Amino acid sequence: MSTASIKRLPRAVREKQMLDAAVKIFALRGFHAASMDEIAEVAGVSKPMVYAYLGTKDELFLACLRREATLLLEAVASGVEPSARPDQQLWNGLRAFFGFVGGRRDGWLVLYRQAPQPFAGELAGMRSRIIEVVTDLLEGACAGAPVQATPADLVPVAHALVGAAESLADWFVDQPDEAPETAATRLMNLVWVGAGGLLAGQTWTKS
Amino acid sequence: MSTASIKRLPRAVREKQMLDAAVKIFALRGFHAASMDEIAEVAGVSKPMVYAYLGTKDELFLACLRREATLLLEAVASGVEPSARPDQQLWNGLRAFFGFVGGRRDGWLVLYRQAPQPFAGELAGMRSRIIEVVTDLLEGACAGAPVQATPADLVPVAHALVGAAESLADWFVDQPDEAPETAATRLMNLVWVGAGGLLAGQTWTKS
Amino acid sequence: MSTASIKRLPRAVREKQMLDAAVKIFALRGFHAASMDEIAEVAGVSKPMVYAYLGTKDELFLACLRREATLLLEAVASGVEPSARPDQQLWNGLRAFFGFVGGRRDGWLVLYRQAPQPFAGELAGMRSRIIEVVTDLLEGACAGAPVQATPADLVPVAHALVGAAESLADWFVDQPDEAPETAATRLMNLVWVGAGGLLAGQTWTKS
Amino acid sequence: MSTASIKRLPRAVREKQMLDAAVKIFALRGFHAASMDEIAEVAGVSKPMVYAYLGTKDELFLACLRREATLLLEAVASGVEPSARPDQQLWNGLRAFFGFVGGRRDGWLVLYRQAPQPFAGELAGMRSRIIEVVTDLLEGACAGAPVQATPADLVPVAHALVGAAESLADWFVDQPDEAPETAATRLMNLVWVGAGGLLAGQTWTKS
DNA sequence: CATGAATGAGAATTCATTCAT
DNA sequence: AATGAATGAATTCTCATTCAT
Repeated sequence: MSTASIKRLPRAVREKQMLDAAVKIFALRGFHAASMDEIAEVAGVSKPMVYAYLGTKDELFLACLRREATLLLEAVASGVEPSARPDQQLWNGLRAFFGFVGGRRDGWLVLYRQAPQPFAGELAGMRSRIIEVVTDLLEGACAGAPVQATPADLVPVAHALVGAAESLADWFVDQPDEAPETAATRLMNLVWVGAGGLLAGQTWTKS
Repeated sequence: MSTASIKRLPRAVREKQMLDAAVKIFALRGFHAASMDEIAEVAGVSKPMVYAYLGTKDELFLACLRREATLLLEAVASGVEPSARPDQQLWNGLRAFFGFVGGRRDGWLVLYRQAPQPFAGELAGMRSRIIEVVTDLLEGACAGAPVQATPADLVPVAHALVGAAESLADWFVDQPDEAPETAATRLMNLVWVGAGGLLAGQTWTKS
Repeated sequence: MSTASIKRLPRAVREKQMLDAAVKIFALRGFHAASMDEIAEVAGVSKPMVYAYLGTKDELFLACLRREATLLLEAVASGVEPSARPDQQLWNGLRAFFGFVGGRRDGWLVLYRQAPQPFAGELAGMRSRIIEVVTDLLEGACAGAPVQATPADLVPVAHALVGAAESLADWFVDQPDEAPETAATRLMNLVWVGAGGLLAGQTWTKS
Repeated sequence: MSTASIKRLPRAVREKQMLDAAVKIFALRGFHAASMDEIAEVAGVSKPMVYAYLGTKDELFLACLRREATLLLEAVASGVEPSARPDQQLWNGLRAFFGFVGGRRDGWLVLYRQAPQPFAGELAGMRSRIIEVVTDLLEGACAGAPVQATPADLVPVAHALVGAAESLADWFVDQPDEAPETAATRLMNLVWVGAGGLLAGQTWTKS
């Protein structure tokens, strides 16, 4: 009777339980297939509580999206120490990124796989915040290099980079034995040794 | 009465109309939000016809997935001429890929954005066929190089590469003045100049 | 088996069945307490048919409102023969009105008692069409009279008159033995002769 | 701490706050659309207080109904001075009635527009108390008159009269420049002199 | 006295899917 | 071959009502 089924918890605690349950179920089933009934059940509450505390299904999903996106962004941004070498910073960011994906699998799935169309706008905004961080980082890297790159040229590079990371994360998520550091290093081998060549002034041309 | 409203078409034609309509609507709305009613309406047939010809909603979606995946695979594979240099082949493949994404937007969306969880297995299979093509290509490139890369190490590279291409495709889709060739070249600059360095035996290490 | 439970009826027939059932249930329970389930059941159809044919609960209620209001207006308007004496015309209208209330009890209840706030606007519009008819009639009556009445003064009179009729109808609806003609005559005695005249011994008679 | 947020008020005060809030919300939204939550909020108390003091939603609505009906009845009854002429008494009652409708709009709406079916019985009782007052008045008026009217015949007259007043009140409520006295006089002209008399040039005046 | 926390029960609405013609 | 008619089964969302503190 002591802790079996605790009742009358303060609001903040219950809200966290619900968000956790929602992220779990949304990750497992996808937005549409997830039912508010199941989320409530997993959270250990009745449905009306979910509605009372977190609003409609859409609002609940948005809340999940925002919580996970914020955590991801913070993780990645924490890797950026302006004093470090650009490649170091990028590697730090990637390590943090793969760390998040590995340690918070459900959150990553909700962000990357389960959001249906109507949330595309919201997601695009979050994605563009990350792309900005990467673009800034690239710009910084160009500062002391012999290459002439305008931001307009760096944006697609950042897009490709982020996409490569996301896709590798998608693979990574199913590799139980791969460490975040290893995944980060794999990606650095692809994109930085390449980038290093670019910084030295090389380019590839068709013929 | 002759051409007013066309009826009694041969089966193959009707099926194509339905698949086209389905791809369009699935791309527009996503799997769940797409309704069989709307698909039938856009196809210009009654709902029972859709069921008679292509089965349930799931089967219909699978049929869309398969048709588009086949077309994409054929496009990409057509770029692979064993006689050409590896980088040439990759560029060819990328060009074909961006060409597909630009010219067959709906198919691309159905393949990469709209499939819900239950189709993950099927999609993974299709994706892995593309990854295989790319892995083979990379393997060929390693053949005469001083680097020791096992297929197990190339698979994640292929993942990253495809992801980078997808993400760049997302950006590309909103750039009216960008040619597929230019996009392909951008990506080559990122991944090949890097890859070239790898083939020369360089690696990036943390410190 | 011949007519027990007929199925696959043409749309028009089913729509009428549904409207009839809806009017009956709305009259019996009021808008909110009426459930789409019960309406469908009474109509002998499944709920989705009701939605397919007549839309949401609001739209269904509006459809009821409009059908009954149109019937009522037609009934009342049919009593107005411009060639008759004004009091005769008024009596005709009242007789038709009480006839409708008595013969179509449910329709009257839906119009007069069961519409909740959100339909107030619609109802006010219908009511004002009747008030217009009455105002016109009064205006016609003033034509050859020694009285100077502006339309602005007739409108409140029409309001009062219609209210009196509605209220008497409310009483009438529960009097099984009262004929529409008698009710119409009662009201004529009040509004045409006036309480003062009645007390002085006057009465109004049909011819 | 002294006056910041008032708490622990005596029961009578709290009950009045709640009834006031309830009348306001019921008038604004109608019985069903009104929520106990909103009523409690407007009353400045928590929901359990409402339940503790005034019972369920139905009981609360009944309490509103009774309070407002009593006030209305008192207002109307105050106009009846047995010593005055019948028409004077009627005019007094009408003036009081229009005064109530104008000055206590919410109470009027709750009584006459927002009660759903289940309260019909209760309302009929209240209405019949007013009808009784009017019937008595009419009966008194018949006393010294040459007319033979049984109460059974006066009841429908009273119904019609009250309905006319209600309907005129509906119109009156939207006429900012109309005084209760004027509205009462308008109605007297219709019901005391009668349309026939009016057309013949007669009018009713206060004394 | 007073309330934040919690829920049972029910209502509207939507679809994929299938007959009967 | 083709379709209008019809429905079973879910799912989201709301509210009056009551404990436990």
